[in-house]
Amino acid sequence: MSESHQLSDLQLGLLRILWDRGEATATDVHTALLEQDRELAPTTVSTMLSRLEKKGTVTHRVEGRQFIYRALVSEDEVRRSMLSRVTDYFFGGDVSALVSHLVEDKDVDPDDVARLKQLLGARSGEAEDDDDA
Amino acid sequence: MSESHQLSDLQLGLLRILWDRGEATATDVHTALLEQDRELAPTTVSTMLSRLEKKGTVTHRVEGRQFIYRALVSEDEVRRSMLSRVTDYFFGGDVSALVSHLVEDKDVDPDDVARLKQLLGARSGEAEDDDDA
DNA sequence: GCCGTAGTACTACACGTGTAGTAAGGGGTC
DNA sequence: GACCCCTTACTACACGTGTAGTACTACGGC
Repeated sequence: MSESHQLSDLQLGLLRILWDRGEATATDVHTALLEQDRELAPTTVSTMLSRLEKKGTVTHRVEGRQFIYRALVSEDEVRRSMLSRVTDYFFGGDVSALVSHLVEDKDVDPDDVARLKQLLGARSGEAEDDDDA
Repeated sequence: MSESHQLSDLQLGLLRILWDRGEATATDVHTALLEQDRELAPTTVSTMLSRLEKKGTVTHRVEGRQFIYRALVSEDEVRRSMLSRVTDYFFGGDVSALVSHLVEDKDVDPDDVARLKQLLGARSGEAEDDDDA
């Protein structure tokens, strides 16, 4: 079931909007993109949505004159698939290697480190794996 | 400097080979792909390498009859760029949110949790920012 | 010296993406 | 009732990717 969702930036942008709103008309999507400084012709947006529909990524129902679109893939699913891709390519599929990298690299400031320690505390609670060695 | 490297699976595959070997002839790359069950015609591989070169992703030098290719973007750079993409799209650019997600989600087994705690210990040591507030 | 082979260059083609114009139809305005 | 506008449908085009065939060329073998 976990197909690899190879999505472009624009496609992700469209999905983002649908995920956030649950449903949106083509016009809604167009407007939302404008607000993100993505200035596309309304017809462009419609074209992209149709294509995504053809691929089974979104669907629509009709209300009056308008098409109301809705994502068929969940954000979770796509996130998972994109993370897998990175994890597989760069960390041999080892998620904890990815996490290590992220933590070591920088990008995580001290506050976050604290938060994460707490989180890991909870996780290790699960199995009482409390190694303070 | 941090351009967004939007690379396809095959392109990443080619780069992976170049990264691992430092340099490789088109034939080497072709062979390596075969070993990964990626059965492409030699000409296909050459075409892809030329295209990557046109984009500035790889370069080559000539030795006798052969082109010896070498990546111009580092693995690090591409990894960073791909991670940013995921982080930006799904975690509002917040790396620690990504890490939290990875840790919470599953995929990280208890041993890893232990390892990571150690890692975080080191991190918080850095700035002696041991906020138990 | 000729020929095959290996390796690159050039060309081709289908498909997806990004982008948008034009056409067509239905609804509201005056 | 005529007209305009909004929204979708269809069409188009450039460019990148995946894929590979054909053409050219230089080296090595005999």
